[in-house]
Amino acid sequence: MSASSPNPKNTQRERLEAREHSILKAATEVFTAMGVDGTTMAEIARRAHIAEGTLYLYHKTKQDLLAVVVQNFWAELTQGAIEAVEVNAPVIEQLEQLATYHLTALIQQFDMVGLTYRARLRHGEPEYQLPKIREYVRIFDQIIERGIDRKELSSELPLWQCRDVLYGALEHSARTLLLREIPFDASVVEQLLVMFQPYRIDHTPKEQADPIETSTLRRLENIEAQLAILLGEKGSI
Amino acid sequence: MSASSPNPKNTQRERLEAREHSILKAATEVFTAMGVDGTTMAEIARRAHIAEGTLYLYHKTKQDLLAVVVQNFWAELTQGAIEAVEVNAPVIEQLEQLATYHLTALIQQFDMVGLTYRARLRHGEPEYQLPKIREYVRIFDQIIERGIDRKELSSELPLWQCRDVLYGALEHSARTLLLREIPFDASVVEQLLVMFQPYRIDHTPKEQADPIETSTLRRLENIEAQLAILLGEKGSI
DNA sequence: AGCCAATATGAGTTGCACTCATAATAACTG
DNA sequence: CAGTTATTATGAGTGCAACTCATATTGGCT
Repeated sequence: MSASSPNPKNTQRERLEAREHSILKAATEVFTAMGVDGTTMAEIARRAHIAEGTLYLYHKTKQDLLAVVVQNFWAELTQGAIEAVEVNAPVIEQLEQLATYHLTALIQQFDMVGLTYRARLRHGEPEYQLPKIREYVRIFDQIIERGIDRKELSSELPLWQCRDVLYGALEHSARTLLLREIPFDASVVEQLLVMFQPYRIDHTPKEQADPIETSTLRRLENIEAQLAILLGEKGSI
Repeated sequence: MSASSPNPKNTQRERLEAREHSILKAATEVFTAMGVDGTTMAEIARRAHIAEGTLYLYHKTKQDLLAVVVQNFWAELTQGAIEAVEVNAPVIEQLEQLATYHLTALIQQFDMVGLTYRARLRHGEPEYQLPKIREYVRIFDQIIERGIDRKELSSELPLWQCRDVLYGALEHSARTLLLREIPFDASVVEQLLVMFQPYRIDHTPKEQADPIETSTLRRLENIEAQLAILLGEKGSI
């Protein structure tokens, strides 16, 4: 319990955390740059300035290390998404904000999508759900819940289907945009928001109805007025 | 050029093709059962009843063999999709048939999705497009083209965006359905078809319009007719 | 200072993709 | 059919990379 710690990395605790952090940083760099198969534990150790054996004190296997890297990515994404969404805006705008944020993040760090697929593979189970991804997806779910609470969305909205459509579509779109070297395309998000249209509940008083109907009504009113005049004349006879 | 070939596997050509086929079969089995990392070339060779070295006469690397397995899968899927789509049906129905076929196929052989992601990784390029997948996706494109030609779909339809939404959504949906052990869910396809609604061009003569507007119009026409008569009377005066 | 527990190390082990010298087989020729 | 060449098959051998472990080092405590 020595109160003196003039320089950082002094206590054991701090040193361990610094090491853990530098390992994570090194691993993230090498995995994203070289891909899973192109990455060697030796290279990660070298970049983290530790011996190869030490790496295994922090992470049992290469798979585990990859999983930590990927989970860390999604945790950071969750942070960013929380900041990107204005909880007081209309839910449709919140969805737009989330989708836009997600798409730009994927485009900027698309390597992570591939790494995520690799991290999901666990020897036994065919598909392992990463907890940090579940947390990330909860942001979407919460927006929808909020929308239903606020009566901005119908409670009929099929939650998990919309989730799959949104995230599936954005992932594929990000791949396409990268392939075509397009930095961003807002129309992708727009297109997706149409999906929620059937479940929107409109609260704004019907200012403008269908223009055809409007003109029809006007016609009707004109005629009624003329008719009233005629009838008045006629009636006076 | 000996015309006698009483039993199969007689000529060199036939023997090579049989070997190629048994390798592909063995590789597909092992890759899907054990995953890419769980698969050894030795095991594939054993199952194909050949020596390990022989395998390398047919496929340069494990990666290459994986790519062949995956491409073969998508080629078979293309065949199935062509059969599943009735080219004379309305395009919306064709889209439904294709989406349904795709979803069921993915659910039944979801391992192939993972293998496909692995097969796409080429040492240099971050994303390598598998030709057989492009061919498969062309079926979708052709349906849309047909729809535009037949004036059943608007030419405004953003082709690649709809493609990404459809395939991205179906892939994620398949994963979810498998995870929840649901064998199939038609509402997923239904939900997706809504996306095409804005681009549909309706050719059926407007049998029933909005009931309110219909009655309004009828009322209007009656009144106009009566008014014309009245005005005619008036004009005659 | 001196002891103990926690942490670090890198040479060594193991497993697997891939190679290569050699063998077997098929095809062709007279 | 024998002889010769070209094609295809083989499995022991090589190299690389994940992972282990006996030993060394360090930091905390009295």
